[in-house]
Amino acid sequence: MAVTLYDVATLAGVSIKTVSNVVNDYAHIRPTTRAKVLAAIDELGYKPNISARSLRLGRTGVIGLAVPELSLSYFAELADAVIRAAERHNLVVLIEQTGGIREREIAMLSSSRLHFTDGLIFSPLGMGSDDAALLDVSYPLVLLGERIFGGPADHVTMRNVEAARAATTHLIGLGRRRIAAFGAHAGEVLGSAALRLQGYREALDEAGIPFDPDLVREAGQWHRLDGARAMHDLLDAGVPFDAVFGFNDTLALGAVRVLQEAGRSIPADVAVIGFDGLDETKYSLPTLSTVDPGRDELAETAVRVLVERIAERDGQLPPREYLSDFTLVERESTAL
Amino acid sequence: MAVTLYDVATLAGVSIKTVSNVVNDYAHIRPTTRAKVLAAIDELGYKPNISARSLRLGRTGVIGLAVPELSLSYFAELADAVIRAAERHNLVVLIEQTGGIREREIAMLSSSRLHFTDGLIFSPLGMGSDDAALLDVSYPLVLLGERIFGGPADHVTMRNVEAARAATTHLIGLGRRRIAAFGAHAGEVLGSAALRLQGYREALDEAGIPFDPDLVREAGQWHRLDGARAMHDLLDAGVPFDAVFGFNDTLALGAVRVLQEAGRSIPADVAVIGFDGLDETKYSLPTLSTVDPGRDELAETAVRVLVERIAERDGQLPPREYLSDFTLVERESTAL
DNA sequence: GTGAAAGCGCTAACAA
DNA sequence: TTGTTAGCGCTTTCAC
Repeated sequence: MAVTLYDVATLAGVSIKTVSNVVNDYAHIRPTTRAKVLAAIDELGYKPNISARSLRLGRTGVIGLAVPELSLSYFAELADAVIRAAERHNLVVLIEQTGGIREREIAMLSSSRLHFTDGLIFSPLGMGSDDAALLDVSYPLVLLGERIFGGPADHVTMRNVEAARAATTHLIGLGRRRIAAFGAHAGEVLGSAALRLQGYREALDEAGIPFDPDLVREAGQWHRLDGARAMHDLLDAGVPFDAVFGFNDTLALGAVRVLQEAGRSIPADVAVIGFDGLDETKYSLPTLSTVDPGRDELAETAVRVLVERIAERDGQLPPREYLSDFTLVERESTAL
Repeated sequence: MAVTLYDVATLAGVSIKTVSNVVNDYAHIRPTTRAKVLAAIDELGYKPNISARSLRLGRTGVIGLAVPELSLSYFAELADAVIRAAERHNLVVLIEQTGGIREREIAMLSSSRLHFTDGLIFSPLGMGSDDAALLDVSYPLVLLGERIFGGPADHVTMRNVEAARAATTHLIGLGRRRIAAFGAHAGEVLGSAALRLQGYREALDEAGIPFDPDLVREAGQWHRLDGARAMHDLLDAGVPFDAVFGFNDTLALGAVRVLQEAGRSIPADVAVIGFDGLDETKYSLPTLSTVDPGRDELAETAVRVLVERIAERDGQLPPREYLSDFTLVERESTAL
């Protein structure tokens, strides 16, 4: 099965070095030689053995991507974007799922399953700031989407606070004053939930609207079911409200479903906005306003930063943080 | 950076063969020797170099998965299932996206990007029966989800015809007689669209309901937008109908949205059923009845078959076909 | 039960 | 411009 450089070299009547040069587009080769070699490659159906090349080069051209679950739309769309970005850099992507479970995330960081990738893009969910030390790994690592301050790795993340403030301000601009926030995590300080909550509060403060803790609903998982549950709780509690800010789109869509069942009209009775810019928000009924965190830019930046880290020979540049721009997308769920 | 077998061997005072034996769980090693070696491995933080091992073994422990797009929920959930199944076999998964575009699919089959995977699980969309010859590749290949008869590769697919028949029969059981079918592909003979249409017709025949071509609507892409568009067309055409069978869930959900906008009640006026068993169907309003094609079983089978093909040394077993079982999931959209 | 040594296919000094 | 050759780190016969 194995057609090697030697076979090609023999057939073409040159040395393996020459074949290698042709394969790797080395500059100084006589056109006739190149043609001969290419013909031989074609005839034999030669394909370079990547393992051998990797062994020699110390690089594989494969990067890892670790996300909680591909069946969550956000991460599926993120993976999509990362794969496209990697393609532009001639890299392929190996995907691992952590389930968002802290223990699995930690295990993955030192697992040998990813050990032959050149680097890792990691979207942690279960790990917290206390685990920052565990991110000090010996291979290139870029954190995506979460912000663990003081960690030893590069971060590529979004303007959570500003974007959440913009979303809330948008609702306030509609004349809403009783804005519920779905998806808070009690006690969290630095995760997306905390940052989005902070943005929400800043917007309220700015508008001089008092903060009402009854309007803030926790949701550990940010799945659709959690949004539905939070809305049930809110309705049951009898807390008056005229708008909902879901800390992600899925929560918001879960809330929308329950609102509709309860006979509340969207946006007339309750305006709803989500966060993430999921494709699905374009097609829901009503279409869902959301904050698009610039997923493609995020992915492209993550890959680029990782490539830089891979290229840099153990140069200990301090970890950097990158922020992508966001866009407020206004749709039916917040139409005037 | 590189801690090698030699380093470990030196520290442990043994030969590299012994270290290799320990790493690979070779049977006959004196416990004291093993302990010494393990201690050395631990102290040095030794990790086997996968490239070297692959070069030696001719296998990498990586399989490829090629799907149209991860941002389509069906393929995201499929990828999820494949990754889990691969994990059980100690394999990691490298994912490529083809966009469902025939040319890209064909290019991928001979691309060197996947050339260091041990095998490929391929979910084609753009390629047709005419391209079957192109599937005769020199590496282990398993086709997933599409059925290209007479092709030279193993297939793992679902009972499209039977499942579509069951879905349609379910609607008929509700007393519906004017059942629209969404997602047909004109001229197709062997793809999912053709098979599901066949199941639909068989169910009608069985029930003695005449087939009305006006009720069959084409949709090239099976996205939500296509389902919405098909429903708009159907309504505009003024064709009476009391049920819809979407050839996938996304089409059905797109149709649901338009029906709701048009003020038709589901399921009272129009019963709707989809196909794929997407997670999302549990949370839509109304929840969507669907056919669950046994995704986990499909994925597990695909990985198992691929593993068998990889293990088999160029033994030319004839290509086989595997079918997974399906389940009819009854939800609000077809409740009596 | 353990060691010595060959070689998997490739790239890159170094030579010519 | 092209050829020779030494490894990259590992597994695996074959001795001992």
